[in-house]
Amino acid sequence: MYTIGKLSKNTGVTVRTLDYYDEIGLIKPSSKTSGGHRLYSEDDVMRLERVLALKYMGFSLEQIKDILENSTSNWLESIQQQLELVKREQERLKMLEQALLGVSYSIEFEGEINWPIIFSMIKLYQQDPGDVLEKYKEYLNEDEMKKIVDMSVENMSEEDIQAWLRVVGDIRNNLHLDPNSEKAEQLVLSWADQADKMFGNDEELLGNMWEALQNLQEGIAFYPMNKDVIDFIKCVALAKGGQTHDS
Amino acid sequence: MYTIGKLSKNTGVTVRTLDYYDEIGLIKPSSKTSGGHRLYSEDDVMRLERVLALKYMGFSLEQIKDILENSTSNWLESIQQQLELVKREQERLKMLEQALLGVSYSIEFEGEINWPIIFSMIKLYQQDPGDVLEKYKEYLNEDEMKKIVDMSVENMSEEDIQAWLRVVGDIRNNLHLDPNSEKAEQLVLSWADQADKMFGNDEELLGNMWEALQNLQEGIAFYPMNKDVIDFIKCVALAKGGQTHDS
DNA sequence: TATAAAACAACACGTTGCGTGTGGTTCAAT
DNA sequence: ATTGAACCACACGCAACGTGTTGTTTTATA
Repeated sequence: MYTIGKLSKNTGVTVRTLDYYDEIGLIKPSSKTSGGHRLYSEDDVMRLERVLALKYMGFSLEQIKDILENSTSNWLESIQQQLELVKREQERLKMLEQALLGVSYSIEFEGEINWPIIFSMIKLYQQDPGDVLEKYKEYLNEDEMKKIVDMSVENMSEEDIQAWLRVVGDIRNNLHLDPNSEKAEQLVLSWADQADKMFGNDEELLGNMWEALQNLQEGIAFYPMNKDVIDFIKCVALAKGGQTHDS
Repeated sequence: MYTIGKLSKNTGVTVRTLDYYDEIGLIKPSSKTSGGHRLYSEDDVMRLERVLALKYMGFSLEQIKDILENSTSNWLESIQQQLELVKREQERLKMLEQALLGVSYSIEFEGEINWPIIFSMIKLYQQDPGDVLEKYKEYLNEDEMKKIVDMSVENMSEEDIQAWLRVVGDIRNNLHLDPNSEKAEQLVLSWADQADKMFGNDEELLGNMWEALQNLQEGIAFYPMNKDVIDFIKCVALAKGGQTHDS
């Protein structure tokens, strides 16, 4: 027989919690002293342990009461419902993590809060990515849209993301460079390399994407490229001679 | 200028929620009619959108108020704290999923609730797995313990889990068979194959594990093997002749 | 055995982010 | 001018306790 304090110490559950479980009829002490102090038996301890196990599994106290009371209740079903719930929650968190990562990248790059980009990020991972890429429909066909969606942060390797952020970031930090300079050319070449690597040899896609970027100049696809970067790349390409291999 | 109802319809946020946001000073309408009806400006709508974005990212309304009010607040830090939080929560859910899976398997196999097994499952994924395998310390050395922990459900392939559950389950469902029968021998052979596959060719580990199982007869490691299964395997092995290749 | 200290019971209020009313007021359309 | 819809303000409720407060019982010490 344990007093509520001893039980609390043994199980790590606070007295208030045991108080509450008594109050809602989840764990009622099987006896009391003449003075009214609660005494918990070994059976009560067992019940508490079961309650804690079920709580860990994510059931509500109401559900736990139901499960422990109704021996007719279908355990397997309850567990598997929880499993489904946990899986869905994991999916949600994965999306959330990607969105947060995206926002984090965006803040690092912009140096300030770019709300439209943040909204796009969230939408992108929240529901229909097609919605976010709406604006590109004019320039890209179905297949190309799909390809880009599949290629979004979600499915790119961490290295590719880093590399892409780096090459674009390098350009953004050096927009003041003379388009004729050696350095500028090198930056653009690095960028072209990475673009090639990521978009493969699909010249048509690259072309359409380039056109879309030139006209829309900002957006979630190909983030963090923006108008300035595009203009810079164009300038450098032009400076290098009429023959541009980018557009 | 939107009335609260229009704003609600446009954004999908309930009137009560906007009510609440007004109440806690998160989004105060920038003007009111002479009669006291709230009127929301475009700026208010923008603020609402930001609030929703931050809410999606998992911040509390209190934090959101802070973030939006104090432009001095460190965005990057906030976001990355959230990221950490989300990652930790994902870890927790992974563990929880494994525990639930384990419990699910256990119910399917026992046909009833085996609380000790459930407790073991939870402990196994909750903290120190060494604790759960305490009893085996007598029979297995450090390296072997580590090997088994690494091999627990968490890191086994889904196929191996299924196969293991199947071969052991097959035996549990056929404990009534004559140990001399063809079927019995086949069952035990299948079991031995899978055991070999999973524990490699580490004969010593297999031997010690077998000894531990014989003496402890129940537990979380090698679940769902139990006393009955072990006895059956021993019987069949003996029936086949003095030469057992299992022990 | 008397008394002080510790533990306990019972009650109440606070927390988060709203849902769900209720009664009275204001707006928009007829 | 009237009526129905929209609106405001207020209040209670939820889950699972945390954090007191006051008064009683138990336990330890003198």
